[in-house]
Amino acid sequence: MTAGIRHDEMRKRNRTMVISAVRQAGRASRTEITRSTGLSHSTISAIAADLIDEGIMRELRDEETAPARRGRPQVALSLSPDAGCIVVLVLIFNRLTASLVDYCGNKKREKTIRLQTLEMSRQELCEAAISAVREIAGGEGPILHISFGVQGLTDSAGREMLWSPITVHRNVAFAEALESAFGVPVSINNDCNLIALALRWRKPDRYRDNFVAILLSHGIGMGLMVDGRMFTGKDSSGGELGHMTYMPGGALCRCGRLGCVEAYAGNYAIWRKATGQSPMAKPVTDMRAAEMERLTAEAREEDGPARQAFREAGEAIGYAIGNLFALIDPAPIAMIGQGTAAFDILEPSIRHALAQTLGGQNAQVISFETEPEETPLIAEGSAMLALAELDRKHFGAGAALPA
Amino acid sequence: MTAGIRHDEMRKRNRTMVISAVRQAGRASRTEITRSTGLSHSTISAIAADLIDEGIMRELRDEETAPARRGRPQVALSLSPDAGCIVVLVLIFNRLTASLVDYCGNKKREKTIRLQTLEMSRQELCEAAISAVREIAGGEGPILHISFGVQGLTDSAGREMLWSPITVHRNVAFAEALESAFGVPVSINNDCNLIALALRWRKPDRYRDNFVAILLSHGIGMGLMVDGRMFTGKDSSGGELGHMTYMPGGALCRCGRLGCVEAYAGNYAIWRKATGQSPMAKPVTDMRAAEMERLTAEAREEDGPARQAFREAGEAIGYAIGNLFALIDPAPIAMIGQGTAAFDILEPSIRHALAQTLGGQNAQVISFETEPEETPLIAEGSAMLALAELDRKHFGAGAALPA
DNA sequence: ACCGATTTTTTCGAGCCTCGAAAAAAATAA
DNA sequence: TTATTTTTTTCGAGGCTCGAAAAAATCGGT
Repeated sequence: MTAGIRHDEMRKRNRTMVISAVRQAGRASRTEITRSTGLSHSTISAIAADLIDEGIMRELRDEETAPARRGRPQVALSLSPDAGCIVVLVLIFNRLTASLVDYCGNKKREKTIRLQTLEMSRQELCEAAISAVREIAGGEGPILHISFGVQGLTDSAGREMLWSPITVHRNVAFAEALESAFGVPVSINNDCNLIALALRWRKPDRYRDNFVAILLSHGIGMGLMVDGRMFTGKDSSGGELGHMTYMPGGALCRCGRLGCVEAYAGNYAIWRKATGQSPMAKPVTDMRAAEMERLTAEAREEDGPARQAFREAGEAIGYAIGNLFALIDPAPIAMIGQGTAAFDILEPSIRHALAQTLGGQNAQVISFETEPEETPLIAEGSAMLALAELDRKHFGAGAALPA
Repeated sequence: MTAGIRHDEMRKRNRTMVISAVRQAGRASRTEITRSTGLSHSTISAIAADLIDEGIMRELRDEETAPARRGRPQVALSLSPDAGCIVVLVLIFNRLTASLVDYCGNKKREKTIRLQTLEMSRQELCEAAISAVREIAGGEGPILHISFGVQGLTDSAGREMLWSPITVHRNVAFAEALESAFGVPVSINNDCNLIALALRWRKPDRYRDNFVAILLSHGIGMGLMVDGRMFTGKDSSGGELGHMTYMPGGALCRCGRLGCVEAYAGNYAIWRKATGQSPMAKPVTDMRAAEMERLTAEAREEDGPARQAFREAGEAIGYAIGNLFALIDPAPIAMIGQGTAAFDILEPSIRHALAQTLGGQNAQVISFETEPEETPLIAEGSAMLALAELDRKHFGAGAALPA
């Protein structure tokens, strides 16, 4: 069973509650925090005083957006941007982006470098990450966390990249390499899971406790929120929607198996089909966006092989979502990435396939939203995850500030 | 965000911790509880004294299984069987079982009645449940909870049976009917989820935080434990593995759709295929066990249509499990129900199909166990769920005992 | 300009809860 | 009978949250 609650833990948790209430609201008065946490005025007052003393929060007395009501005005509290910094890394095919983010979540600097991920050794990959951090963090105050988002499967403990399409190497231990280089906690996460976290942050009304983020790109990825928790596997980041089997014994997938959803709906699969190649033709490792745009235009124009390819892609995606919705219940869906440029062509066949499934019982009420840019979402999700971790572990515990 | 922790909640939670530590161990000394909860000796001593005062726990001084060690012997604590009773109902096709279970989880009485569920009205179903409870609980002390397990989809709040193969009616509000009849909290749950809970209880070494229970019967059901929590949908009991699509546009399923796993692996589907009928033939609503036994024997004997039918069933199940394991990570599997009688015939094709999927990456290490009897498991799971609920809500809160 | 009304925030004492240390209890070993 | 060992209880200390009351800060109206 779970462990009992000790006395000191109560304070820690309530501190964390206060911090995350303020983070969520951006700025909040003590009274508002009282409401959102359910704790008493006195408790909030005491905790807030501590947090301000420790430099974690601060009062925003000056910037008056006074609503000019009757009594004593509320004083807004916000997190101190300079309570600490985090570095966010995003590694995708041939590109590594590093950014420096303050404790409030503001991006202070960003830098992207191009590299040839497929040709790099395990060590070169780690070194690239290390030097990116060194460069972006140069001279800046204390870095408290490094949060790494990668395309591909990660382990559930957030230590390694188990498998990724961007490299031939397996089990690349980024976290260890970065931790021993900087002596700071590092976590590594799957891109789609981070996208989901970012969506939850950006649009909590729509994406709250139950929703699906699907990345349409060279491959097909998914981030899933179930009952307010990121859905991951026991060992890995899990949620490999793209590698569910759509057609047993069907088309050849990048992963080497047959009939995966991705082997019909990934960019390479659409291109393979549209250009009249065999479904068993070896998947290409990368494609330029321009080529997909050309195919999309072609599919919009006439009902030829290109449109047929997108139609098949939509069917595969629709069945995959339907199967997912047989396990959980239907939930809002966000379509992310370059592939959303063709979503108008995909949607009818997605909905058609979805309607054939149990999960599509109410196919018409399932709503899609699209967002073409995935990289900013990955970075945002990565930042919010790291900051939430700081809120809990670092500042929630009542650590004295270094400064 | 979640609410803060108030002071009184701490005690409640720790009381609950103590109760469930004792429930899990069956009997435990204060010292053992100290270890398993992580709380201090003094706290456990105080809480135990309260619980004994309130009649929830008791000391087992007499029954000495003294290990004859040196110092003061530990005194075992156990739950008081007579702290309260619960009634467990299990409703499956044409059969309703009611049992009376004491606070320790011992079954005191049980009664099964046969009925014609398909022909009964909504009200008749509710009345049958009510009179079953009345009969089994007659004269007995205070009933504190009624826990209802049903074949079919339930809502996630545990109030209604949303859909079930045993009746044509939808949204049968059993919980409300029983609550207004007895004035006691009622919860209603899906059979497969309860099976999973029972397995966790019976074999915590194998079935702990991540495992799958698959019911092979007229239809195909699943109970799923992920990360130590029952996996359910947002609105429904979810986890409808049997209605994931195995073959788009394929065989006709009982649910009216095409190509569901169940339309290949349910008893009716195996029988339909083995007897040479069209995959579009209307599924029969029930089959006698003897008929399935005959088919099984036939399939074991020769490689004819019967064996072919089981082979196809295995493929469908294998792909379904593979798709599930693409979302979570591979986990131990329990095969439950009458269909396990043919598991030796099914297993090779299950493993074959599984090996074609991402989730089957390590197909050989995935282990199956079988258990032919589902009804006792449903009842046990139902009882344990209700008792855990009592531990938390009723006795955890520090309620004074009626007696 | 001043006083009362109103709302927010802080202060203060009370009541719980958990903890560690020490004492008490209950058995065995010598 | 006495020392040893282990479990359980007791007791005082320290923390935490809470409610009530006080203090602070602003607005409305005269």
